[in-house]
Amino acid sequence: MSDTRTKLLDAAADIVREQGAAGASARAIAARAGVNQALVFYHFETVRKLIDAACRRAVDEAAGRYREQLAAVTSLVGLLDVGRELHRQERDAGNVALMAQLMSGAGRDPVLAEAARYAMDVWVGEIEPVVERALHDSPLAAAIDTVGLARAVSASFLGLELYEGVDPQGAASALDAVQLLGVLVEVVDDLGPLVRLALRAKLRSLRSGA
Amino acid sequence: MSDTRTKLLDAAADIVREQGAAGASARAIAARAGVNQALVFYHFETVRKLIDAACRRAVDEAAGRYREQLAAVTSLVGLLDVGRELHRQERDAGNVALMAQLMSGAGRDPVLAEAARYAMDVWVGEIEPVVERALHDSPLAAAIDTVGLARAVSASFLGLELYEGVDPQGAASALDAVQLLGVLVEVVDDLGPLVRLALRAKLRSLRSGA
DNA sequence: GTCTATAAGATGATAGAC
DNA sequence: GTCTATCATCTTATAGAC
Repeated sequence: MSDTRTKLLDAAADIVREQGAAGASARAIAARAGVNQALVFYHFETVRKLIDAACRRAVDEAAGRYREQLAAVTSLVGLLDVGRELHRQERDAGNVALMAQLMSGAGRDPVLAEAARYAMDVWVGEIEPVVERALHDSPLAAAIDTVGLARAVSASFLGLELYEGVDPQGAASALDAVQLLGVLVEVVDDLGPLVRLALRAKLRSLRSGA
Repeated sequence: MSDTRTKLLDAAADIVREQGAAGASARAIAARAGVNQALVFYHFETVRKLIDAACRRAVDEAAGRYREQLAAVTSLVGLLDVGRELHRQERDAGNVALMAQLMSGAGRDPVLAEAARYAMDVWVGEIEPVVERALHDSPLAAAIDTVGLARAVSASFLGLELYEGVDPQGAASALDAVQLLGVLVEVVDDLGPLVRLALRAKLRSLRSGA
């Protein structure tokens, strides 16, 4: 692969991370890459397509970096631990911010929307098997949709990342609260059949009540 | 208050909701308001200050619309019910999208960052007393930071809103999963002292283990 | 593949007539 | 308060020399 191509891909991802998709102009990206502005269009046709390609590559790389760690996780608390480590490292790397930028830019750009959907699918695809494994012997397994939970976890981390950009201390306290909820689920797991019965009764009463 | 001023405020909020902060140019806003472009600068000095004012007003109004409903909530499941109703209505009104746009634009604009922080503080201020009330008699009350939980709930809904813009069906299944977690917390509440003991033991073992 | 030059348009913001 | 006209600057994208 051409050197200029990869320089542009790297620079595009960096600019989106730091300035958002709105700030990622052909000139800004080319300047960062140290190449001529016209090469953006020679190699990628449009700015949008460059951003799309750069973000997909960044998401693939980031997901790959955590595949091993996630493969070793067997509990929800373990998942949240990796999530917190991931959050800390990728916040510095800017990769969660990059996803948030894709999502927020999706409204006015179908190419970004496609990239955003791809990014979310990649992460949900990584996390879902972990959730499945963590809840395998749990009394919750029958009640909960693991794909839905994986999506909720991914989306929540996305929201927390956005929040962190605005109020780092607030976001830290929010992460603590989420972690405690994970512990709670494990406690419920430990209590086993007792909870299964109570949960079933609760769900039944809620459904008939609503 | 001048008619033009309010027209511009309304138009600015609408454009941010529909096109994002990046698409909210002086010309676009003025066209939507049906007034001359130069009036943006006469009334608000800069485009940024107009967007800031418009978003703060929109957040205040949206929070006010749910104050009564939130005041009647006494459980976490009830909070999530209101949250889901709020999510459904404000998604159509675009007010959660507006917040997400503020957050994602915060990186490259300190004025937006201030507005974003204000928006988050407003919603956390509304939700925190509800969480406090919902957990008042709970075995979890001693362990959990209610402000942190309120922040986590707000940030998670923000992430879910972003996700919804990209994959509506995926977001719906994520919301279902979150709702089930709320039910779980209530089940734990019903089990009372038993859980309190188990939770304490778990937290102790986690702390000594780490 | 890479460069310069340039077209064609959008942007924030201002000056000055009314 | 509101308008027109305008500046300087930014944008995407292309044509054509090398």
